Formats: sequence, structure tokens, C-alpha cells
Amino acid sequence: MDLESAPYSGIPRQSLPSAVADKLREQIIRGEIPEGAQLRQDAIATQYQVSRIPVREALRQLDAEGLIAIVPNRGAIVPALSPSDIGELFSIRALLEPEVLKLSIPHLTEEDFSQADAVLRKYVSELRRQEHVSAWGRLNWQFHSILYSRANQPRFTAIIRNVNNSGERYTRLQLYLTHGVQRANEEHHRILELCRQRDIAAACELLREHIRHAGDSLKDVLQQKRTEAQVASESPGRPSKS
Amino acid sequence: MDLESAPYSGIPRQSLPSAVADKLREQIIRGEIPEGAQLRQDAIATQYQVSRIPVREALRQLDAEGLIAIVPNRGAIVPALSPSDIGELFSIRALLEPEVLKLSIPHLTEEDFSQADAVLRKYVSELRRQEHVSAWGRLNWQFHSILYSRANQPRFTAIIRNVNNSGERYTRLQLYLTHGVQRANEEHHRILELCRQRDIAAACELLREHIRHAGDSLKDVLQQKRTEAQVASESPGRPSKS
DNA sequence: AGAATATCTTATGGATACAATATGCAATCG
DNA sequence: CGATTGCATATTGTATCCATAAGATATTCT
Repeated sequence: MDLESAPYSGIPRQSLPSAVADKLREQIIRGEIPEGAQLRQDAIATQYQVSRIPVREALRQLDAEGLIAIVPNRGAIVPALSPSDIGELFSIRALLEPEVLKLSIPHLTEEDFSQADAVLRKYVSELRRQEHVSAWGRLNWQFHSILYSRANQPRFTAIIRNVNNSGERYTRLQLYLTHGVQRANEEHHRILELCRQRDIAAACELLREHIRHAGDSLKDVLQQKRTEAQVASESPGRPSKS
Repeated sequence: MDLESAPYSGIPRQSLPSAVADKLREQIIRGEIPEGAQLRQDAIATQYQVSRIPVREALRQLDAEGLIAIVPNRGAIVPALSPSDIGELFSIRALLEPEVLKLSIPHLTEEDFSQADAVLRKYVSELRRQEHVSAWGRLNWQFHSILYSRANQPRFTAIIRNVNNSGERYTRLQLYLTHGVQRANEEHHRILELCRQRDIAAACELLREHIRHAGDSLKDVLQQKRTEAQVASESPGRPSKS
């Protein structure tokens, strides 16, 4: 949770490549490594006090997860996602997550519900501090993740996790720029309530709408941002080289 | 002149790890590397005349794709899939593939249809030779793949490809043991015909049923095989080379 | 003799060193 | 003055070498 970026954090049981992959994944999701940034093997290796071999394996893994793109002989970058990429990611989510929720709801326990409650409370308490905007997306995922946890479909949930990881930095953007936090929060509470009542159909339908709305709204925001950027690039006013 | 400005003009040199991963993936899918087999880094390295470094990166990639399982300090194995694993894989397929087909059908061209036709013809011609059973699964995937090719949803199709890869050896098994080839062939022709007619709803529904049936039938076969194996373990039979 | 343990073997994990490739800069030529 | 080519540097890619952990075999003690 907290920054465990201590240079000597020895990771005992996990393989080094997996550990490095986890750290990098976290950094990318949180936006600490911005999109378009090059992931230089040497820099990462010295940062985590390892050689480049485990770093390379970690990058391969993240590449296969779709989180980064490796260009042969040119390194790995965090790709910028186009509006259509975003649309695709949220389409996949809107398709997969209700299905998993459907399978999970019957097995959700009171403990799960209280955990979800706790996440939502934390969510609300974080809303006031915009400096913690990076935590929103994470709490958002935690909430969803708890609801799916009893589906007992490891591959299914693995895919969902990857898709969410790929788009989470943008989820943050959507929550932040469209003031969608309030709506998201309300929908979360209603979804949770429906899960408590074991109303599978309604919960899944609401979840689907919840995801679909987030995707559409995010797509709009991105397209707007893009046109703004284009306008800005037309009036650079940059001083020439002296 | 402006050859360099063309995006894909250069010779698409593939990195060594990717090449090794492709080869291994092929071998696993075709069943040349049987399930439960250990993938020894040294053996693979000498087989492909490279050092172990690219091999290890390839294994990481395949692990992330879900095709193999890496156990720290113990190596990589091709996992045996339980009936519930199979059920999960086919559930995912039954969910994702009709959606992608829906998006693809409007953009399918006559060329696509004739390619699909060609694959089906090849399929029929291969049916008679059971020694080519390993080609069935591949042709099966090729057919499906062509139908999805115009969806223009790269992440979607990448997920579908991975899921299909994970289960393809079992698809072969299903086709072979249940004599499901005839039924699959008929369904393929009907699906293709519906696509030609741009009957999206019917095509998607039939595809969903097609996948679901294959999954259920395969699950049955596996469960039956498993009980047979338990019986056989008491009186070991001849080793079956495949 | 059987079980627990020590030792040896084999395969994986990781680091250093070296080679290949790309990028940026400078010099040269048209 | 611009473009092109050659050179220098930085980064990625691969191989070899060493360390470590799991597995197998032999040995010893009860």
C-alpha cells in the first residue's frame, strides 16, 4: 500500500522478475510512470538494486499483460491509449464483469459485504482530497474486485484484472475531470445493495450500465482533451533557437 | 526514397524471445509437448541454438499468456486442465466470440468469405486422415479467426486468441473422441452462411451455441476419460504414443 | 531393516561481460 | 546552405559464468 520503494526491500518468497513486474505495474497504474515514458532497463535495474535480467523478464510479462509495449531494439514504453482503445477496454469490461458478478453473488458472504462497505467509506473519505486522486482508481478496482471474488473463475478474473489494469489510469481521469465520483459512488452503493439482496439480474444490469457510462463519459473527455491539445499546438508561440 | 517513412516497410525482424515463444506456443498447442511436461530451459536452448536468456523471457511471456505455469525454482510445466478449467475457457469463449463476430460481420468482405470457405474445404479433406488430427484444431481456429478479423478490436481478439490457444489441444480431443467433427463442420457452414447473409443475430446465437456445445461435450469426455484413467491405473495399459 | 539425514547432482536464478543496434551529432560534399 | 554520410554514444540483446535451491541417492543411526 504505502510506498515500499525502499531500495533494500528484500522479497523473500517471490521470484525477482515477478516482484519487479508488480512494482512496475503499480507504478504504471498509479501514473507515476506517465504514458509515453520509456522504461529503461538500466534505470529500473539500479532503482531496484537488481541486474537487467529480471527486469527484462518483468517487462516481457507486462508486455504480455498488455500494460506496456516492447519495440524490438528500441525498448519498452507505456502506450498512450486512443479513445477507441478506451472504448474497447470498457466494452470488454461491460461484457465480462456482469457475467462474473452473476456467478459470484450467490457465494458472497457478510464479510465480503462489510469489506466492500469499508472500501466505499474509504472512497468517500478520499474524495475530498484531490491530491489523493491516484487512490480513487485503486479503491474503485478494490470495490469491484471484492464483488467478483467469489466467482471462483481464476482465468476470468485474471482477464478482468488485466483489462482493468490497462485502463485504470484513465478511470482516474474520468472520475476527476467529469466529476463522476459522485455518480460512481451512488452506483456503487446501489450495486452493493442489490448484491446483498441477491438480486442477480438487477445487480448485473446496473453494473453493466455503470461500466458503460464510465467508458462513454471517459471517451468523451479524451476526445475533448485531444481537440484541445490540437488547438494548443497550432498556436505554439515558441521562440526560435538563439 | 521514402521507404523509411512507411510504417511497416522495414523487415519485421522478430526478437529472439518472441521467436522462441512462438515456436514453443506452436509445439504446446499442437500437443508435441504433452501436458504435464517440464519445459527445461537448457533443452529448449540447445534445441533452438540459443542461450537460456531468451528462452527464459519466452517462458515468462507464455506464462503471462496462461499457456504454461512457472513455479519458482522448479521450472515451467504445461498444466493439465481440469474439467472446470475447460468449462471456464469455453464460457469465456461463448461470451466473447459472439460479441466480436457481431462487430465483424458488417465489415466482412467476399474475400474473407472465400478464405473461410477454403479453410472449411481443407477441414473436410483433412477429416479422413486421423493422423492429421493435430491440424483440426488449427483449422478450427483459423476459421473462427477469419470471421472475427474485421471487428477491428485488437485487445478483444488478443484475449480470444489466448483463450483459444490455452484450450486448443482439448478442442482436438473433443473433435476426435466425440466424433464431433461432423457436427462442427455443419455448424461452421451454417454460421458462415448466416454471416454471408449478414444475419448478425442468428449468426451470433448459433456461434454461441456452437461453442457452448463443444465445451459441454468436451467436459463430458474429459470426465469420462478421467474415470477411465483411474480404472486403468490399477492395470496399466500399453503406452499410447501420440 | 527402516527411517531420517547427509551428500551429491541437476536445473533454475541472477549478475557480469560482451556484442549488436539505434540515435544524435558532426563533418563533408553537392 | 541543405542533405547525406560517417562517427560517437547510449541502450538493448545475448552469452557465459557463478550461486542457490530442489531432487535423488547413499549413508548412518536407531
